[in-house]
Amino acid sequence: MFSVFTDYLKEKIPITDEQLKKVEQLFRTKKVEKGKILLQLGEVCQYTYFVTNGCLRSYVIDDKGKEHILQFAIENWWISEQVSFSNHEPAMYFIDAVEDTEFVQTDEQGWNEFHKIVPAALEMNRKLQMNSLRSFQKRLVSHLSASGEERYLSFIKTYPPLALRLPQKMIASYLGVTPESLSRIRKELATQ
Amino acid sequence: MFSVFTDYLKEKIPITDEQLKKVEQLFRTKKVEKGKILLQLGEVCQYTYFVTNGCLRSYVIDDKGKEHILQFAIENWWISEQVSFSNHEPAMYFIDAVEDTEFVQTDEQGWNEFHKIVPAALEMNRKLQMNSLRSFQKRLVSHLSASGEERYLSFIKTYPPLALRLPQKMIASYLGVTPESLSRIRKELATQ
DNA sequence: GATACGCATTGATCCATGATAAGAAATTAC
DNA sequence: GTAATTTCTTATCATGGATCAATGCGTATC
Repeated sequence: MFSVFTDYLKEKIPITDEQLKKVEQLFRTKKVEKGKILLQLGEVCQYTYFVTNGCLRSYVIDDKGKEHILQFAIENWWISEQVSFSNHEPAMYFIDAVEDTEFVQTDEQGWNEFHKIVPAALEMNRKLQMNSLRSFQKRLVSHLSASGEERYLSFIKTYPPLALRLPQKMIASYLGVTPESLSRIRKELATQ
Repeated sequence: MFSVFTDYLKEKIPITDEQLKKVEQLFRTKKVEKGKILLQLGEVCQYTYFVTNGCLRSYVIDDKGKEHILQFAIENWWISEQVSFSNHEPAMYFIDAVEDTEFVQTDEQGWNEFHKIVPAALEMNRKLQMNSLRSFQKRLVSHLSASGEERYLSFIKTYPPLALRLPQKMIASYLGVTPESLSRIRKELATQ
């Protein structure tokens, strides 16, 4: 599955075979079972993950014990607790495996090496950060302005692959509605 | 009011008088009246703003014509449409003046010069970006897990200066409740 | 194949918040 | 200082979504 990663890099940044070879040294392949927790709340996040197969997610647990999902990451997506990783401070959320998952990971030193070997990676990183910021902004706005049904429609339109493979209760958690509500929303939409 | 900015810099990063003198050249002082729009939806955001007096905000207008506030910036706060600024793409939101406001601004070239003159500014920038990301994440989570009342309490606790000087309808817009609801929430809290 | 567990559905009920409208209070403009 | 706007409050009613509870369905376990 490592090729998923190298293919990704080749697509995203100009990179020579020689550079690629060096970069490969910096990333470690890992395989985890569904349910495996990669980052605990309060730990300092040491790694950035790139999923090559399967699905990871980040989530919080609120005072009332409820889970709220912040991000999903399927094949070709990055996931991390960026602020914890970058500031070396305790993580605000968990990261775990929604499915059996294969991914590559690197730590801060790896990232820095990566940037040294391929300067264009800095630019890629910048873009990834902006994407992440934008996506949180958009999600916030959707909560300020749209109903559960509208958010669901927008979700399946934006992430068809996720809509297909994720259990509904996880989609509900991501959307900020109860599983019961999502079930009703879907029923409504189906009968129209 | 320029001294507000230079004082900020001196506090945040190690900087010599000489460096400061050069950096000052890169930032332009501006003064705008309440209501003045600094960034229009769809424009590419050219500047990053640092407020020295007054208050700016960023906001979106949804399909139904309602405003939703993303950020406020009072004295010593930065504000910009970071994604538009960084990616040179059309802005997703507006920026305008909530009060008569004085600020300093710089464009991308200015930022780059700034980083060249004071390398520590890069680190400051990184931190600012992480703060911004974290704040959007926290706000999203608050919408996933908390009631209007809880969000209000958290707001006045986190930003007392904002709670004091902003019109309630703006706080309501930021919190994602109607002004009527916020009025009720406040009444409830007062009688307890 | 029987059992059990997690997930999705459905129904009944409740509640926080939205929508609307109208009046009070405060601010701004002339 | 008065009129005109804007903001805030209050009241009533409507509703989306939460909660609670029960049932069905599918799939993993032994």
